[in-house]
Amino acid sequence: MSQKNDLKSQPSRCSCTALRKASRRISQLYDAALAPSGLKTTQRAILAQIRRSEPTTVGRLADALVMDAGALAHTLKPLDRDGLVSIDIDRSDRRNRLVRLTPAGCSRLAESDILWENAQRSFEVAFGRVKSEALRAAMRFLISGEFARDFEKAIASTAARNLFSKPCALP
Amino acid sequence: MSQKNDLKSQPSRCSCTALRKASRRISQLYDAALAPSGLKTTQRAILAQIRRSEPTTVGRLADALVMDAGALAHTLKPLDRDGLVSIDIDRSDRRNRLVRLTPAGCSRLAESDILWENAQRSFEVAFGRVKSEALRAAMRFLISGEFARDFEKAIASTAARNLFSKPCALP
DNA sequence: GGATTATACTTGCATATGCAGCTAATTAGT
DNA sequence: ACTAATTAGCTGCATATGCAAGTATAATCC
Repeated sequence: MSQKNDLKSQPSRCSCTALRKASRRISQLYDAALAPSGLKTTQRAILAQIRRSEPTTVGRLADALVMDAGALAHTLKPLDRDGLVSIDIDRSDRRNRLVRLTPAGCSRLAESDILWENAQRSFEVAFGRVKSEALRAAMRFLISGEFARDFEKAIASTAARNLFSKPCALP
Repeated sequence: MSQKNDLKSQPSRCSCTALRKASRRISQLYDAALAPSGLKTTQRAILAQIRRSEPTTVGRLADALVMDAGALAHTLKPLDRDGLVSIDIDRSDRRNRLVRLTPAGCSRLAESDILWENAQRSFEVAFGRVKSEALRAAMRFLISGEFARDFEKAIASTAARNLFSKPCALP
């Protein structure tokens, strides 16, 4: 057996890739659980966030969902087309769009609530209640500004040492 | 202050949504770090997995990356177009495709290695070395068959109690 | 040995997501 | 009041992803 082979069989150690893999898998499981409602996890997440902050704007929604505003604009289209959300110009500041659940969106979301609770409870059964809460806390930290700042700071300090990135403007 | 408002301001408690949000944010951070190499995290993940298992097939690659084989076929196209990977029919079983890194793909990946290491190290600085390892272990468990089985079992036992899903065939 | 079944992929269609460039609308500066 | 800078969104383009249907190849089973 070659040493080469040993090295090659090592699994990925990338934190980002690990998160993405888990995200894909768990999304599949939740999507399957939500299927009877006709909503996918992504769509339910948006509708649920609107319900929590209604009426809200595209920008605030994007922040809350940790996604790009442009991306959200795209993702809102199917929901708008299907009559689950309404998007209207804010008269007090015509730059804003007021996003709301329509009655149909509200009831569709309500239908999905029970299915979501089943999925969520199943997650906690399979992963452990305490560990689940710890996981969500960890995710909250990862999306916090504090983490992003610390990460960027660490990146920058390395970049200064290496010769990559933009040439340093300081003496 | 209304009770309604208190309820509405509660943040999402969905484990899946939490994972997706973190996945988006961390991907952005890693993507920015990898930008000089011209690779995104998703692409680097694929190339790195090929390097670890070369030569491999679409199916095995999809399994390792926890993604749908069809999705992977799509995602491989830009990499193939850009000459970073080669996809050839396996002569011993013409159903298979042998996926390999081209010399260009190999060196591009090697270039990105240093950038990835910076990002990865920065992640561990910002999140903590021990916690980072624990996080990856948690992700490994979430994508394991054991978790999926337990999750499905819990879903099924609830479905039986509720009147949703297919009608129960048992007395 | 030919029909049946199982595998391994590919494709088409739809949503998800990010980024950069563009427009509209408001605010700040003078 | 007019212009500059800012803010909020949208659109086009590209990749990411999943699922279902279709195709090709192998393996099985009379």
